[in-house]
Amino acid sequence: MDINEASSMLAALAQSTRLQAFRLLVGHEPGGLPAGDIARKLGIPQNTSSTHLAILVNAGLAGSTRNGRSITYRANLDRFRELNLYLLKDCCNGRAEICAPLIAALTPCCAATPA
Amino acid sequence: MDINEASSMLAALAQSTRLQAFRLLVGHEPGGLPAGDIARKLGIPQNTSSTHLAILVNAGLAGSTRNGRSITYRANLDRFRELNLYLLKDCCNGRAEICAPLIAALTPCCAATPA
DNA sequence: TTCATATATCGGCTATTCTTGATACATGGA
DNA sequence: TCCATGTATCAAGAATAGCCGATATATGAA
Repeated sequence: MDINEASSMLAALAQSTRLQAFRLLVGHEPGGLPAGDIARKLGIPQNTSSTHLAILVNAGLAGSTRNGRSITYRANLDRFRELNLYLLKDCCNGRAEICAPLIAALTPCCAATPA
Repeated sequence: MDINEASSMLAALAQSTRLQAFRLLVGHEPGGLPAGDIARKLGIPQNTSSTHLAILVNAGLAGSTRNGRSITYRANLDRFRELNLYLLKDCCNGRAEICAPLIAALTPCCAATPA
């Protein structure tokens, strides 16, 4: 993950319709959603939705597989996690006091396996 | 933090020069950096840098205080943490298995106070 | 093959963003 | 007050992004 990949992913998410689309996909993991359903749920024209989805895919934030006539989109959570790590790595390097509160805020809802 | 604030923050970071500037600021917490130093370190004209910094400030990702003739910029880490929480909240809601690996990857470098 | 359905791509338009030279504003020193 | 320094704003051109009607492509059914 270099700065250009990160920029591309951030740009893909830096548009409210696409961010909504991504959140929608995350919420439908691991099953995914057909392109048509996404456009309908977002209330936007089919081709606009298709363009946005292509941008998410191009940034590596989503993937698609054909299912008969429809094409199912899924969020790429690993890639999303990499982006978050990239963003957070900076403040962690030698300055744990900065990121610790984030982990603290995240832990209750994620409840990683208790030691 | 609503979707429009998040979009604005993501858009602010979705440009490699600004992302570099923000990383630079994060790396100089808590002291901050004068505007001139930022432009020099990034190797860009002073006015370009000023515009980018204004965008970071407008998105809430940075703040500035005057120090004599120069103006010192600082990263707003609380705000940055809120953005990350917003992005990660979705995958945590009822699906800890998605975010747990992120916490696991983050913990070693952040080393929150051990229980 | 023909038709219907699901999605992608094209074309052109508008709006926004990025960049930078020129210039204005603010501060400190003499 | 006058000048030097540090930073912000203006203006304008180039590039990019977003939108959507029209159309193309791909699949499945008859």
